[in-house]
This record gives sequence, C-alpha cells and structure tokens, in this order.
Amino acid sequence: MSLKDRKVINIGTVSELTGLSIRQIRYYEERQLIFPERTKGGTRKYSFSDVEKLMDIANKMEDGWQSHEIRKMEEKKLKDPKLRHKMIEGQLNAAFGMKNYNYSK
Amino acid sequence: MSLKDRKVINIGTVSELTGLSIRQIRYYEERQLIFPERTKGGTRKYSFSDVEKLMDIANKMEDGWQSHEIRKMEEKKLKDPKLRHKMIEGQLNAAFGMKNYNYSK
DNA sequence: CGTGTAAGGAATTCTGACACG
DNA sequence: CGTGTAAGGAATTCTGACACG
Repeated sequence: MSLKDRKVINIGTVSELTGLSIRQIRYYEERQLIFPERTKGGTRKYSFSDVEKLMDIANKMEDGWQSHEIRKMEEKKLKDPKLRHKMIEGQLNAAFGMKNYNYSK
Repeated sequence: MSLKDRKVINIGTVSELTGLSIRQIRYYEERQLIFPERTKGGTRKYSFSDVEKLMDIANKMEDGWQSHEIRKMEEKKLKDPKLRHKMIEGQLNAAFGMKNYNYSK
C-alpha cells in the first residue's frame, strides 16, 4: 500500500509515538491485535498504520474493553462495511470516555 | 510536517530501503547532505523524506557528481524557487544517466 | 487479564581509524 | 574523494519467567 503501511519503525520508537510501554506493545501482538514484521535478526518492525491502531487500542483499553473484545471489533470492521451501531457506539464512547455510561444518572 | 517527515526509521532499515550501505549513509550525513535525528542513546533516526533524498543522492553520485556539488544543488533548490535550468539539467541527467553527455557524438 | 521487572543473550548501531585510490 | 572493514563498546531488542492481582 502506501507509506503508512511500510513496516519500518522499531518498537522503541513506537513506544515513544504511542506512549505505550514496550511490554504493552508486545502483549497486544501476542493477543493478535497487531502484526509487526521482523528483520532477519528478529527485531520487530511497525508501520504508521500500526501506530494508529495502537493508539486506538490504547483508547479502548482505557475504556475498559478487554483485548479479545477489541480483536472482535477489528474483525467486524473488516467483514461488515456498514457498522452503523458500532460506529455510533464508538463515537459515544469517545465522547464520554467510558465503556458503560449510565445515561439515566 | 507530515508523516513523511517524521524521523522514525533506523539506519539499517534505511540501508535496505535505499540499497545504500550504512557506511555511505553515514558519510552523506558527514558531508551535510542529510540530517537525521538521534535518540537519547545516540541512534540515528530518518524520515521517508530522508530516504527519498538519499535515493536522489545515490543517482547523482552514480552520475559522477561529488558530494559538495550535490550539497550546492540542494541549497539552490531551497533559495531559488525558479530553477528552470537546474530542473532541465536534472531531467536530461536522469534521461541519459550521465553527467556530461556528448551531444555531438 | 494486563503489565512491570530482572536475567542473559543476541542483534543493531556508534565512533575513530586504517586502507585503497 | 568515497567506501570497505576490523575493533571495542554502548544502546536496543528478544524471549521466557516470576510477580501481582
């Protein structure tokens, strides 16, 4: 694809760009949320798209979602082009910053 | 600026992307042709723009230009927005792949 | 479940220098 | 001038595991 998809960034730099710890970044890979490439030596390489995805993951985690839930959301996004509900849910989520907001409060 | 200007690529990856040796990349920095950033630890970081610039430098070097000449060209490009001659010269250069082409031949 | 950390090792990068030309 | 290379060291990253919760 474009430059945004070229896997050229090391984990240390990704950590700085996202604010996530290296431990967290590796864990999200273990949970199948991101898929970095590797150099011959085994060093992980990420793209700018990965960085964006990680920032999104970070937001969802803060909102209380679990890694497997976030993984499901990604799968949905790929198969279901028309995700009205999810989108709206996501917007509300971003606005209120909480997973289950008590609207009646 | 944009993502193309974010200094996030390590020298090893730049070497793969450009086909240049690490030695060459460091040398072009020494000659003031490129200006990577550094991590706290001293590791060099390059942008996609740097990668493009390096590929251009590689072409010019192949055409027989010397590093200081290439540096001058860059300076011109920055100060003189209307570089008709240089541009044309560059095009011819790219077309024929030689510094001094003998048109009479 | 998600993340911090110490452990030991391997891969990556750095600088200054010598070599060739 | 431009680039390869061996040298010694420092910074970066890797994996598997233990800890806490």
